[in-house]
Amino acid sequence: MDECYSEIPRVRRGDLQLLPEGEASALAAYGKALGDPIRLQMVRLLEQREDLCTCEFEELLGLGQSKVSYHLKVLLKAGVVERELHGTWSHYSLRDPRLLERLGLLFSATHERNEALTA
Amino acid sequence: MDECYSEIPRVRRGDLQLLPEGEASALAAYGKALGDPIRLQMVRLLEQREDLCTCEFEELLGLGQSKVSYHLKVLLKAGVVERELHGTWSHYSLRDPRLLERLGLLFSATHERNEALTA
DNA sequence: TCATTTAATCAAATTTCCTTGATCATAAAG
DNA sequence: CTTTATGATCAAGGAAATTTGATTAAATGA
Repeated sequence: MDECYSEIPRVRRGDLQLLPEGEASALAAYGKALGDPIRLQMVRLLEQREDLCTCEFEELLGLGQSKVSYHLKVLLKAGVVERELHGTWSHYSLRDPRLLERLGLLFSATHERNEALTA
Repeated sequence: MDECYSEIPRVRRGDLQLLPEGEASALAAYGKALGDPIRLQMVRLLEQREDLCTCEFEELLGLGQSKVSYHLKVLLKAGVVERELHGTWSHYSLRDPRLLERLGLLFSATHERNEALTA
């Protein structure tokens, strides 16, 4: 009495397409960089200023210098932010000023429907 | 001789807005779920079928049952997929069928510019 | 030159995530 | 009832990410 799914598995290896290996890991690296609350807050702050330096993140987030440097480096390596050096200061800015907006869309495209269902 | 940035820090704690705590961690969980190549491949596969069951992922990705279950659970908890039970089978489907498309946009909005610069 | 500021890096400790093989639970079929 | 199939969960180990405090390097200013 399995009306719909009598032929399981319905697919075999190779029947469906996969992401090219390089694309999968590049996307994953990007997702990982955005998968942390501290780094998302950094992005949120950068939305509101042209750029911010390390010590300003320390002040705004109430975090130690070493931790801030660590997370900025993660964002930098993932290509989320870029860095400009001014004397002893490092100034960070967003590569895509609309990043968080787009990420929010991604998220709510999934979760709005959810709320509609549970409401 | 610091022409532009003579007043550092230019901001104080509270001057700029942060994401609400809950929003930051929900978004982070979402990003984290997408920050893994295996899970991205699962999403890629689900783009091509209405739904897939655990053993089909095993077949299509060449992975063991326990590993597949683990990653599906991560996707489920993050709200990326939903699950329907049919007898002894679990069928998983995407909550947002355009997820990967949107994620690609997010990614390339940052990196296209990059390529343009380095080209 | 010497002291100070900014911030990157390092090493160690911790925590979180992922993998693996085994076990458990449930549903279907004989 | 017993057997088989699907798949969730558990526990242990390993790997990777994060935190913390200390050190280092470079630029500035007295």
